Amino acid sequence: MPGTLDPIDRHILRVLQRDGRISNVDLAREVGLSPSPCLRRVRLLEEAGIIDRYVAVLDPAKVGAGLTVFARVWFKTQDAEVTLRFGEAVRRFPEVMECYLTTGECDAVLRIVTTDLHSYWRFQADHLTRIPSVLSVKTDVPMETLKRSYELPLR
Amino acid sequence: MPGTLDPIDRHILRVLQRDGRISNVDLAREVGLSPSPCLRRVRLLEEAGIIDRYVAVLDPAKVGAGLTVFARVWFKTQDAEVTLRFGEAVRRFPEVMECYLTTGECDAVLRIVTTDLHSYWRFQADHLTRIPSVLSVKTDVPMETLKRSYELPLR
DNA sequence: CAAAAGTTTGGCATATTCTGCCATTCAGAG
DNA sequence: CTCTGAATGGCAGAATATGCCAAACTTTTG
Repeated sequence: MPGTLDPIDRHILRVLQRDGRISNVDLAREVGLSPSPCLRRVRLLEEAGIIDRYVAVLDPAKVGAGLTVFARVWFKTQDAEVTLRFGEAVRRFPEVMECYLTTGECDAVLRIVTTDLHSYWRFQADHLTRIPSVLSVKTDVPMETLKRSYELPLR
Repeated sequence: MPGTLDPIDRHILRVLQRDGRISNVDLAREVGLSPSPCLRRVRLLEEAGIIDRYVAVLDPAKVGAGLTVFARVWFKTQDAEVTLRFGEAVRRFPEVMECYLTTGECDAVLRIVTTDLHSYWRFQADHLTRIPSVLSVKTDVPMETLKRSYELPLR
């Protein structure tokens, strides 16, 4: 029903991806509309689920979540039962920010956030490797962040 | 300066990580304060950089960014010059959402967002592998998303 | 080409929220 | 117990959001 996004919609989305708390008045000025139709478009984008939600982005280092690591996981078996239980387990761990099942070299990729290497090691030893489905884990530890973006590219 | 976060600050951060556009009146009610001191705390958290920014989270599938892939990159050499140029290059690509230098098996890990496998393949062939520093790339393609969170764990 | 239907826009009135100020309350030190 | 500093709650004015309606625009239809 909301066929495609016109240039104004994309402009709105671009702005809101950079500043999710901009006032509707300023947003309207920025995209070249008056406040009324601008707010209406935002509401439609929300109702269509194109805008999923608004969130505050915290500085990881300042809230004790300074270390991001990527873990690649191999399962003992690949049946539905195993992956289902694995999914339930990782959803319970707040340290696991993202988790994907892959078809490549390994079975799952996780992005995990902790305070430091020691607390990551504890998480891996005490929780991650104790999930019954898990055969082994390989960890890539970033030394430096070259880029971290929250803006999806809009064609 | 802002020694530590007290329980009310953490409560505020937890709520704002779930709903970055909640009105200050509702936020105050939720954390058990009146609007005035609540707004004051939020402003202090912003000024301290603990709240970095507010963003709208879009549904990737609905804006033509439905495929997330992880790419592991090996460099030809590991000197500072090479990594610097690599960083500049990836920052220019909007498809690259995150990029970290690693000390493990590979030299860099990237999270890349595109429309579909075909457009990813084109991105890798036309852009990623053409960065002079890049020796080789291995890609893990997720089949399914088990978890995607935007809330950092707050101890 | 013209007329009609539907959609989008802009402006206005009202309700809600934000913002800054001040007196009061609370916690801790002397 | 008293003093001091910080945090809180309430209030008034300013800014913003919200809903409604007429006008302008776009698209379809005759």
